[in-house]
Amino acid sequence: MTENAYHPQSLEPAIQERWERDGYFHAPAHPSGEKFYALAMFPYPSGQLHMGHVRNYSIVDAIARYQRMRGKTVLHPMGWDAFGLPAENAALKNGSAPAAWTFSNIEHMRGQLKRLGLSYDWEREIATCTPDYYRWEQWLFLQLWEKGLAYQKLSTVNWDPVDQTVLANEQVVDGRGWRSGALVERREIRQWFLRISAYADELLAGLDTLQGQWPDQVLAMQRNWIGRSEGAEIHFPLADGDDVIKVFSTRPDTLFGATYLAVAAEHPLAMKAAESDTTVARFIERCKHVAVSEASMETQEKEGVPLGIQVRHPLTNALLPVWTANFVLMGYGEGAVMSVPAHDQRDFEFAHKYQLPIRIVIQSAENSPENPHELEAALTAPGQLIHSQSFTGLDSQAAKGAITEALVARGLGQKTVNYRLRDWGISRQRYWGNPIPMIHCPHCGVVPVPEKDLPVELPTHYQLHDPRSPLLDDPAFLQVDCPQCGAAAQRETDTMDTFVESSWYYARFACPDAEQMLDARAADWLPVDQYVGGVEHAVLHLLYARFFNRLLRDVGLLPKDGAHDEPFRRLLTQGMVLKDGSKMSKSKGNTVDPQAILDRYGADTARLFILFAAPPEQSLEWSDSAVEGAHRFLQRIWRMVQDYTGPVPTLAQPLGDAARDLRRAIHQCIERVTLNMEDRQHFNVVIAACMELSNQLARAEATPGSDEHAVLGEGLRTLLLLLNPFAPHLAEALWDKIGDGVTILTHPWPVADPAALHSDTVTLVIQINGKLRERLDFPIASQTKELEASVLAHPEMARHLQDKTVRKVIVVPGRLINIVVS
RNA sequence: GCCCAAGUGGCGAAAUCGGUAGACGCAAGGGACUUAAAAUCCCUCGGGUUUUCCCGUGCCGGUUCGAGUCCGGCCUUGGGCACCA
Repeated sequence: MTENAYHPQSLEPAIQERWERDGYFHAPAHPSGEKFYALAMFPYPSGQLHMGHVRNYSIVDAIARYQRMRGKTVLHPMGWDAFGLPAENAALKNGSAPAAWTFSNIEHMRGQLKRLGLSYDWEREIATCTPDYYRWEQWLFLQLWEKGLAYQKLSTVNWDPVDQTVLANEQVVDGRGWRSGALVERREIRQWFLRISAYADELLAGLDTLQGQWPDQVLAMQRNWIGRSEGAEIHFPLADGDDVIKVFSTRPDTLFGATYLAVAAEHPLAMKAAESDTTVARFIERCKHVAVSEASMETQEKEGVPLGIQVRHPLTNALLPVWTANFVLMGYGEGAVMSVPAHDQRDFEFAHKYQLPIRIVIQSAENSPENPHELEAALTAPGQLIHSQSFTGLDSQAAKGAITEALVARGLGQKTVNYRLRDWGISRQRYWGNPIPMIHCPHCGVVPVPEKDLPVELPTHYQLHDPRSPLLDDPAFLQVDCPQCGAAAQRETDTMDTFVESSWYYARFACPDAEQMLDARAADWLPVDQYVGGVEHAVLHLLYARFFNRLLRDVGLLPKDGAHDEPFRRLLTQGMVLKDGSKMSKSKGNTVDPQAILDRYGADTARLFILFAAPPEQSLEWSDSAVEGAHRFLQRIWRMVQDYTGPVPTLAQPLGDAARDLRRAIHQCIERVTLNMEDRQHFNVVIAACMELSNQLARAEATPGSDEHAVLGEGLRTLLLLLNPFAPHLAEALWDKIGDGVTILTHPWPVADPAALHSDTVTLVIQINGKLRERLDFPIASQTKELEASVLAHPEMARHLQDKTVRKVIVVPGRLINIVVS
């Protein structure tokens, strides 16, 4: 073993020490020149880094380091999504306090991240479970309460009757509590909600501005989740009394085909009917029961019972019966639908089952039976209206507008838009989370904690014995004087969903020490230029963060200039890390511990492999031998640079042929790498191009003093610059030897020299009828006509062309010539 | 059922606009060096033929001088949503 062999285990910590000492990764308070904010979705401090983390952070670090070399002022922070259930579970399992457990995990994982050599500005580190962070979230909650964007309503939870606690969905296993094994009950309790629905339209429209910057898949998922549908609200007056039943329909053109109404089991009219009708009461009871087991929901048969009441059709005044049915959702629209069996498949099936009338009112080209008994399925296509009074003859599109207008004229309806998106329930009946800053007073009702009393600190001294929140039993936390009347009152004990913390942390990173939620630094650094994380957050986290960014704007913390509406300009969703074809997980026992890879090969090998094995958005198959391959490549680079003797010479002009070809390869590599760093971010191709170049450099006949030796020097330096984002420790150590004395971290990214790319000749592929036959060289400046003539006259072509008639010659400049013969 | 991706060697994958299919790497086989091994270096590596062609990018058609790439129709896999009126 020679003293200058490649030893990442000692080399990497030494380089990391240098980076830390020189403070290269500290971002200034305000960016100077062009800024670039690179961010990975921050981790939950579970205790150990896994390969998914390594992949995520290697991608972002490569981008951050690349952007620094492009001369940008880079912000690249890291923090901890530190509230949440696992800390409570761990506390119950081994008696640790959630806070202590969390902070010790953070300690360990921070060490692992540092060992990976990720270029974070550690001075901006945030842990969301510290009062310095969550107090601002409480502050924002008070602003939202003022604006009516935070409110309380009844909502269903899973209740464990043995442990006397609310369970999260993932704590319910086969309908039973995960710990007690007791059958879970559903309970309605008052919970806190944020009115994200008020931003539905804006969140939907904002997606258009992200087109091309976010994966189409994520945009599509968010669009579906918001689920906007246009239609009409239609009022059906009750036959007895003054009341109306409101329904929502996307097909007001089929209004004359409505033959009955159906309301949800929880609908007030159904509840009222149940008081005097035992059949209805029993049906409602059964609906509640079935809803408990979610599996049966999917296969559930469509069922219903008549309520014994009638409504009048808003345009014909015909009497229609009202049913309650198990497929009508109380939470969507008005909890009631008009049923048009002829033109809606679900209504069709229901009408058949209960012998309800079917009226055909739309005729379409493909299918136009006039007799309802001929129908085998609902006619859902748009078409021309029939049997629809004065609207007969209109097409569906026109009829939607005309019928809606007629309803408006009678005061029995209006054009309206409905969303699938529901308001965000943020209440958690858990201990380890951010306390909701509200007080319940027996006289004043719900009263906000005064701003001066923030933060409501979460006590951290409890020893947990069962899953019940200790806040419920702690008078020191619970008892408080009402801020309004001074009477004895109680604190809210619900804490916030941890998605709330992750909805604004990216903004806090810009000003982690601000004495308000955000200060002017946030506007300077936002939006995040490149965000990277798992596709599992495609909807919830990414939608909530988009919502919160607009809330921050609307309480005046971010500019209303249009440029700060969206939090994340560009999004990359990285694929999973697989082993033996399935996701790495402890339960499957197929995990690879990043620590073991670091110990054995070092951070550069781990990072290089994980970026080389697949494009970042695709899933990645772990391969021990491919890791070896990545390590071999780094060793080869190490040796090539060590073997490069003498100072790097300057290039002689003009160069010999071999040196010129080598230099062209170097600059073609720069072009190819740069393109992939910017546009497609296919780092696997970038690394492949570097490997290709290293192979070419290794083959060079470079005796010291020759042209090629000088070009080899240029090639090796270029290679180190191109590899720096992926193997930064090795690149820096070797740069010490053959670089220019200035740190490689901020060295300008190489630019391809047009003179080096130039060639006097071009090799064209010659095809006959589209099939490859020859490769021939031609002068670079040849005109199409000249090329055509010289290829047909070329001696190599004679045997391909004999006994053939040339019909056509296609010349694609710089690429190929296709000779069409017969 | 609806929406969105993706199907290329033994394996991971390349191939900006329609223009040389399989770059780069892994595995495998052969060779050099070595007492030997490791390491390193060189050669081969889609299939069929054996000296020049034929076939080949999930399947069937189409457009084109030319299709992995575009169009139509299927099949398979993965992901999302799912009684949304």
